[in-house]
Amino acid sequence: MPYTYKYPRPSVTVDVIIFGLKGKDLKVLLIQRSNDPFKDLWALPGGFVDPDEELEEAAHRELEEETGAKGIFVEQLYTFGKPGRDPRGHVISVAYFALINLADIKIKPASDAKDAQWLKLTELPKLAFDHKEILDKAIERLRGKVRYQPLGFELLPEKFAFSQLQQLYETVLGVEINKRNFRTKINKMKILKEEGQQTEVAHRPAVLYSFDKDKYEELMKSGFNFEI
Amino acid sequence: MPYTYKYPRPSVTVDVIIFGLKGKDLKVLLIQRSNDPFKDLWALPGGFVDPDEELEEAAHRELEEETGAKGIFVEQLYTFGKPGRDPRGHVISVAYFALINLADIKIKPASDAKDAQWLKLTELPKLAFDHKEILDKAIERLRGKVRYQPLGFELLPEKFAFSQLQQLYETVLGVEINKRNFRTKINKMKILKEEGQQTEVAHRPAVLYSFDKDKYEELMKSGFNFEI
DNA sequence: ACAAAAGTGTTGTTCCTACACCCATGA
DNA sequence: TCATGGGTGTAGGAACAACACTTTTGT
Repeated sequence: MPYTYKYPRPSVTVDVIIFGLKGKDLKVLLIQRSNDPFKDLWALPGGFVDPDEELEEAAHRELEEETGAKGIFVEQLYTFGKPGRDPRGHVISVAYFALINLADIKIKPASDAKDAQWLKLTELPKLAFDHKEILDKAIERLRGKVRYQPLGFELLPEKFAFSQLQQLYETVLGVEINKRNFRTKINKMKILKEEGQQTEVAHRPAVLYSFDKDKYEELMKSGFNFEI
Repeated sequence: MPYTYKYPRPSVTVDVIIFGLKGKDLKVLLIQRSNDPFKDLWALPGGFVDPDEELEEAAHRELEEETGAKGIFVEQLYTFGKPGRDPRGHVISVAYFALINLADIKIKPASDAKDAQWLKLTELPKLAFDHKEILDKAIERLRGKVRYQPLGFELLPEKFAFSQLQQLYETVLGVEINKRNFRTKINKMKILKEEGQQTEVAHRPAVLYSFDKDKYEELMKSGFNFEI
């Protein structure tokens, strides 16, 4: 059943950059293509936008297909539409990036993807289409935003130690941070809730914290500025 | 001559939010619609993306149609695709925002627009479609970015006085800024070139400056951070 | 001389940075 | 008691904020 229009239309797809933190490594979920074009190369999860589907909904749909996870943080990244970016025709792709907590959530292997894997950002293979460019933009956006908005907590488990939070920023920003000054800065913001202590560790147990979203939003109303 | 596809496709349009600074007022270029839907309401300039046209190129095309100006700063803002945002069907709009210098450039009245006008952001009429939402997002982006990237200069004439620069930030951010501290901060960045003086003003003539883009890019390479 | 806007000196406070040190736990 | 990572004290300097003051022009 064909669809006919008076003027030509491009196809519209959604691609999702899914970031996860594993120890000291930032990883991204990629899928090895089983068909041409770009057969065997790695690509971002994505697909066509359904008729009358919201774009963000499409992003959530792709995310859930690949990871089984719901309620994940996603944010629109950028829309790519350069002619020739897809050899099959004029394809416009709205890219979203997602931040997922690999510790708490079980990632199911996707049903329809032959080979989906978490790959380190520092050890990336060749990517299909313009997906390298898209991924680079996502990394740039993550680096830029993580300092001014409390995005980082999305990558951490519900309860985390100060050192984990610091490690996260060091990984994402690619810099070393002074422990003392980092704690002082975060503490002054008063956006963390104490959540008990670590147990069974071979050193002084760390106090665990969670991000206090209500308090953060309260502070935002009165001109507070998150900044690392 | 109809175009036929195997699966349904949304239409893709580009809308442009064109900001200009006039004295102490931030203005936006809007067009009064002459046809349904939303006849007589004001709307952002925009139109369909041509086959195999780059998105940013489409934005520049719309911008030039309405203002006659070339080489203007544009940046992709966000892509809007909520079902129902256009009563005529599934229309996905990629929004761009542009910053234009109203002092230097002659804005020609658009040929195809019945009524294009620069309207103050503080005195906006009802807008067509979801254009209010799009405009709000553009303002938010402008406010957020102007502090961390040297966007503001795009709104000023080539040569400007310190007080104009300060006025710009006061207008965009909606705050008062201390003259002394503002000067000190900007001067420390060393990103301005002296360009002579005002003449024929009934007070001490201000030194004129231009934004030194080369120097700025030089500084950026060595970890410099623009911040107001 | 006066109005008007340009431009400067200075001071108290807050924040940033760097470095050294102490603490609690399991092995 | 030792290794390991958690957590704190503090001091010097840079950046911020506030306010009063001087300078240069046209009328």
